[in-house]
Amino acid sequence: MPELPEVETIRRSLLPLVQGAVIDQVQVFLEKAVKPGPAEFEAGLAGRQITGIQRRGKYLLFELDSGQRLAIHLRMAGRLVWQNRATTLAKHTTLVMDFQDGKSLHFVDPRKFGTAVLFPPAAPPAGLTALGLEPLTTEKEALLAALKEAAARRSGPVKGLLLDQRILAGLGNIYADEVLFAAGVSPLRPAREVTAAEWEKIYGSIVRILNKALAYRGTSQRDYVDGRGEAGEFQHHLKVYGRKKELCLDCGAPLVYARVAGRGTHYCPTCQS
DNA sequence: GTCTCCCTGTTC
DNA sequence: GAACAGGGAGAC
Repeated sequence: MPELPEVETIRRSLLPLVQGAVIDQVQVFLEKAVKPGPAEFEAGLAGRQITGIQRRGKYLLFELDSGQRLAIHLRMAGRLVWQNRATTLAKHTTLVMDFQDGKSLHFVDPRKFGTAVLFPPAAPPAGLTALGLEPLTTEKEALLAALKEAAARRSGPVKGLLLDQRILAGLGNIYADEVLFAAGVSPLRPAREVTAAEWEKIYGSIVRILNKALAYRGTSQRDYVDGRGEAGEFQHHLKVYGRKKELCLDCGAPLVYARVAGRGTHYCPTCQS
């Protein structure tokens, strides 16, 4: 599941490959994955040069010389595969961009949840404009203030707040669990009951864990690989996520697995309160 | 603000 | 052969 560290690693790996490349032709194999419709989508990309790639939350933003942008969201299982132009397609290929230099970028997405939206600068898609703050580039005080303000008007568990992209952009299920463990805060705790001192710890854990995950080039728990097909290594450093039925690495107590904020959630009932 | 659903490969 | 995995759009 690509979250901020994975999407950023993909961005960094793809940027030197696609920057300056000119799109020759585009083929859409899953209509619902693209906006606008396939004809307009293909026409808007053909002949265009990719001038850069930005990231916002879990979105990759490909910048085109036409001024338009292509927002790609990989959702759970989407992969972007850079390869030589091919006549045969991998199973579940939803979109292919062929470049003039004989290379191709394939969007392979078994769950078919991923999306690619071509849009003019003046009309970004709703999901993008609604995004909250970037955890790694927002000043500490501004980020803490946004978290506390959101918490004050939320009755649900703190985990739900950390997953809410409208407040903080980029955390998903893996890193929300890891952050809360590192901060010693239970995912079940009502957001509005989290203390100022705990928000400090949560903030510190967000920054530290995301930076560490970036250094290890993401978590390859299931499908994730970067734009070159290389796996990350942060899965070896997870303390609670995916460790259902195992023991806490800090205190030895059995970890708990429960459904919180609609997501499978791992935590230590002893270390987190 | 919270719940449901979209999907299919993997796990139980 | 059923349950599970989950980000975000849309429904309540």
